[in-house]
Amino acid sequence: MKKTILVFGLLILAILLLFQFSKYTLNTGDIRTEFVVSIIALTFFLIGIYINKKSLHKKASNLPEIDESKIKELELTKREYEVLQYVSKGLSNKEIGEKLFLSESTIKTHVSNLLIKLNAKRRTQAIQIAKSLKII
Amino acid sequence: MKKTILVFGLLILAILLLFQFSKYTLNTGDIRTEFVVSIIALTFFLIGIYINKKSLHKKASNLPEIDESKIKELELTKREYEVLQYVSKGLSNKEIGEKLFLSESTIKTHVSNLLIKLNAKRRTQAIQIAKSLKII
DNA sequence: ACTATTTTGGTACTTTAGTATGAACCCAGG
DNA sequence: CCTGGGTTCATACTAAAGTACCAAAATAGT
Repeated sequence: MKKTILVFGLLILAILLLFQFSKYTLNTGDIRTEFVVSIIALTFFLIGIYINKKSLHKKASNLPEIDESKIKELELTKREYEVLQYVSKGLSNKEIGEKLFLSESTIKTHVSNLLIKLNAKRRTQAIQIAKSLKII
Repeated sequence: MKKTILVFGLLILAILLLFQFSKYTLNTGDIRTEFVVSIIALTFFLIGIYINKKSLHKKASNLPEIDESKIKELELTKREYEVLQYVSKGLSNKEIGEKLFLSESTIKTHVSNLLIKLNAKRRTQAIQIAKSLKII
């Protein structure tokens, strides 16, 4: 936010200076018209590229975003979602249990509930569904 | 390719016309300097945005691209890669067999070889690895 | 404090996944 | 022609995943 204001402030300042510069040089006539026009053109060309790059950069990073609302919609609990994340990383029930300091039985319970809520038959299908719902 | 040439051709033409326009109006003095400078600035500003959008659009669509070279590098055969794709969609060995009109045994063989080549212990891990390698 | 949900974990069972091994077939390249 | 890689399939086995059912803690909401 602060950065944006600073950038635009400098931009406006640059534009005003350019106006004055063009006015002065064109009136005195000591520099060729083409040269002045070229500088103006180049400056705004670069400004256009810069502005556009900033705005598109945000869109690009927005693409792999998780949809929190869908998680609540599916009524996934914290633990279930946590387990889902490990499942999607390719861990076995045993390995997940070790990571979370839980027994394999507990993980099985969570995965089972997970599959029902995601309407999946297998954990691989759960991964696919979760990804299409943008919750992982 | 043809489009690019056309666009740049028109661009150069526009620039030349603008040069002539600015020269003429500034010399005759019937239009104010600020106005001419503004038109030039705006034009190149828009050109900058346009060029940038085109080039960034390609990059954005390039992101979800499959890396054919990695598939050969891993020495995955056609069938194995085909099976891998179905695995990543969440199908069971039986279901994949039905899709490809093969027995479950055959799919098991392919999956086993797949896991070795991808250095994975489970099919879920294979999915994760394949995605990180951008081959699915 | 009481209740509903979550979290945890167990047993017993079925199903699916994965390994090991062997074998037959096809097909392109030397 | 024959050899190697790819494909297909089978059997027999082990391991992992998943289901069903139950039950005791822990936690959070009213």
